Amino acid sequence: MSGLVAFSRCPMSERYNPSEIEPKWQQRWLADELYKTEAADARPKYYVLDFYPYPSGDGLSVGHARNYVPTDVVARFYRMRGYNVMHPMGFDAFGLPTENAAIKLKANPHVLNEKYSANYIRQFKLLGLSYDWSRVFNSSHDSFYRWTQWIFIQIFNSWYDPRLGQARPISELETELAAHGTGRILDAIDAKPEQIGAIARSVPRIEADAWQAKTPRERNRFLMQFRLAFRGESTVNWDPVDKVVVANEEVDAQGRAWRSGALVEKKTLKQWNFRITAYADRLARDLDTVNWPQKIVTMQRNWIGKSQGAEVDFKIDGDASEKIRVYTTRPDTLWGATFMVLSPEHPLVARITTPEKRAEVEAYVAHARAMTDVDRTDVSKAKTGVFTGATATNPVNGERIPIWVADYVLMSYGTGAIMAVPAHDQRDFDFARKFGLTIRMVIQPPGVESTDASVLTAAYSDHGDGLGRMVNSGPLTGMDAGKSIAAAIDVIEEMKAGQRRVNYRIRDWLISRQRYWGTPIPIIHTEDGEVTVPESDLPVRLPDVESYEPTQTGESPLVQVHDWVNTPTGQRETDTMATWACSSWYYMRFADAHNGARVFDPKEVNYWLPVDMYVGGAEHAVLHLLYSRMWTKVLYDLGVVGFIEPFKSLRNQGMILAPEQKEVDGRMVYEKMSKSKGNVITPDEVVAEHGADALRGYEMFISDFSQTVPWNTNGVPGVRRWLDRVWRIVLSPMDDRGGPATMTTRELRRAAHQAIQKIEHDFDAFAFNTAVSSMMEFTNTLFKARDAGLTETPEWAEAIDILVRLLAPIAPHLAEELWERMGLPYSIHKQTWPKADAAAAAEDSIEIPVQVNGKLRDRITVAVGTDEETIKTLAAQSEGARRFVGDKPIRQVIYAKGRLVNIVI
RNA sequence: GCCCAAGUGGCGGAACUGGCAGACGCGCACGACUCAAAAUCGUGUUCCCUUACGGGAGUGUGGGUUCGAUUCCCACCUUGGGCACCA
Repeated sequence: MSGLVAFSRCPMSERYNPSEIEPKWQQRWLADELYKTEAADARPKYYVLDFYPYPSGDGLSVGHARNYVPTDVVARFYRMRGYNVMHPMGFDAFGLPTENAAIKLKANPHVLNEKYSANYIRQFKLLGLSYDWSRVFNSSHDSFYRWTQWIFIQIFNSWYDPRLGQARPISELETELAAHGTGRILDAIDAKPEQIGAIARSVPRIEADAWQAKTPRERNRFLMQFRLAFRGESTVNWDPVDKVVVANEEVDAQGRAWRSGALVEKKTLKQWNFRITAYADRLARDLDTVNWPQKIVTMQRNWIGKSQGAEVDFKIDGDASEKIRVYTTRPDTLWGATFMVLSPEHPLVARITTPEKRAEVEAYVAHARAMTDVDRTDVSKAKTGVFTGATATNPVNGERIPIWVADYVLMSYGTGAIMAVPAHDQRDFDFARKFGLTIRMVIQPPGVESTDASVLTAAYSDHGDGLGRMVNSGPLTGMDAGKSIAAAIDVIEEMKAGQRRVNYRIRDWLISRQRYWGTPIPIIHTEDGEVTVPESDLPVRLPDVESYEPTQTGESPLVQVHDWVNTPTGQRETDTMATWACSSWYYMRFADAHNGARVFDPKEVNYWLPVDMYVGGAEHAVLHLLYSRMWTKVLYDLGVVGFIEPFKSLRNQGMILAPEQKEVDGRMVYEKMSKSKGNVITPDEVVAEHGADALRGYEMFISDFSQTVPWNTNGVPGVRRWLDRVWRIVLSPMDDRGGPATMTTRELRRAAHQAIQKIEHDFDAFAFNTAVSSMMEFTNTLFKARDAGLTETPEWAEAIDILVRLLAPIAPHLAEELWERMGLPYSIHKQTWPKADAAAAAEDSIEIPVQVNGKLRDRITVAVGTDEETIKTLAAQSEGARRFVGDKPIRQVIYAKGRLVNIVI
């Protein structure tokens, strides 16, 4: 009975119930196509994109939402600010995770993929994400991959002209070869050494008649050395767990494969590659034009690894027909080269080794071959090597120097041979010490009197800072080390002993995979060699197969589908493309997602691209993000697109770890969320309990966007409480009154307009956590304003209007519901962002801390615009200051404008 | 080994360009409401001394520059990431 009395006396307002309002609005938005991208108009465009996910059977965790919620907030924020926004989503559906799941579950990957991506879409909708679903696609559907194949064909039919520094149709190369042979192209590379990767290094100098004499098969083979997509034999990384080759970019420093974690093995196989080395220079250079995290830019620069130096030829004593060519970044130290080292794989090793050394050298080479790459390149291991018995002549001083073989020289970098300068290279120094070889100083370090290498306890390298003076170096002697490199190249070129060269660490990008679940490579092996499938026959569809298991021979399961493999003109290529191919252009397809007649309408792609804001994990630093840049540049060169970089701005979100610490190797650590560890928190469970808006709010509030952070299960309820307060202060401000408070309408208005300024600034800076906290502060201010009795004022109405608009990007469902209940027309998400009134936001008075000798002793409040002298006087008179100054003389009074006063005694 | 980032209360974190350290939230404590609980509202919450007023210390460690340092400089420690015989 008492309960009844209480009820009638104090009617409860309807409570905030996200599970009721969220599905309601989600359905309405979807039915109205509220977030459908509009056609180009007078507004500026904004393309905000997430790294498109591969749909896994585990679905999304709250960690994944860390990516998708902020981009959604940005998309909504830009819409309200009057931009024409494209915010799409699709699926990177091909690839090993789905295929491995299919093998394990004995299911069809097509079926799994549809099921998994449907679940992702359900979860995305659950989070209230404002994707334009009319543009969704799946990279494993032939409506998409036929265009991946089309681009492959364009790249296959292109070569890189070092004279223009860009890709051209291969037909134009054929014309040139018929008229001039390879001479002009090779000359161009000599003249522009940074173009070293434009064509294969194996291309010989041939005349036009030699080209004309070639059979079609020979010509095709020859052209493979130029094509930007080419099949070639090379040493590749074989992943024994996934039974597939992987790209260099997919192997970490420990030699482990990116996905499976298996130690890769080296195999020499014929594989499909993209000639990304042709673009090395542009890929490095154009990094200056993007707004990306410095870390990612640095990683790409390091991966490309451009270095400048010279190639120098050394004559082999007693063998006039062969020379050893070395690459060095320090040609100025050539006078200090006291021996040479060949890589064990170097083709000249067998030829130059003297009979008495043959057995020893062969044993060493065999031993080196047997070692794993990881063991071989272990920097902590002592240097090993053997003398070949042969000597070479140092071209600049005519000295005879011994030629050694050692595994610290890699065949895969430079020329596979080095001139060893032990005095100025630590590796050579270690080697010379161990084997008693001559060490000669050619750079005299600053502060060292002697010019004899016996004073050196380690190699001296000036690291390009130019400290030191050249000694024992013929014409270079006496020169500053800083100027010596260019001078040395001049000397070497004049002597015709070598020339300026550029080298890159990056290697060609291996794209073929011996797997079923990928885009078929549109190539047929004919009598005349590899030819592309005619564009009119695209797509080359993936046939159905009985078994998805990789074969024991390391071939794709597709080899067993004879009907598919055999065509009237030849056999189909059975390798498929790695998913990097799909992701290298998907962001362009969104501009014209369902075009069946062409890859996309250039008008659409050039309007929407480049992506204005691209958000995803940092683990793709040199994978997807490098590959995409290359494809963009190829398509630019071929006139397909009109931009040179695909992603204007890039941001990496931090990871979310499991909430509970676990003991691992004796330490307490937060682990990654993973199904196998059983510590995954799903958005589904959080939304069911607290609603999507609270989850979204917490995803933003949890930490700085880029920081890795453990999930806190108390975090979402905290945000939920805030949303509850918003609900009550907007709809029933007179409930739950607090204590008495004072606030003027001017102060309320100031708080509202300061909130606009702050939140706008924070969104632009990706500082979502402080944006949320500013909204919480503004909400707290409204409660205080309510207690001060301002709810009937126009300023109150304005403040509430501003609050709901500010809230719309973060809590779209709650904002929509409040907007409707306020009697305003649908939809809040079609409203404009509130405009801050600078005058309203301005402070009337400021509080200035007063320090004595740097310690806070008091505060004074002065009107804005009070002059410096008055402030200093007021500060000196303040009670706190007087207590500490006493009658001691004031030495100095410092006033930092509007900041603080410091009295020094 | 080299390069980069970070280190702030019990916890996540905030602090524009060298100027009030700890915003906001969580947690905790106390109080109001209630028969009671939940919810809500209010107050407090870096540590130490003090009933209080107030004072002292304090942003990984040690030093430096400065009237003033979480912020700049030097050395070191720890954690995370990247690279690793690239000639």
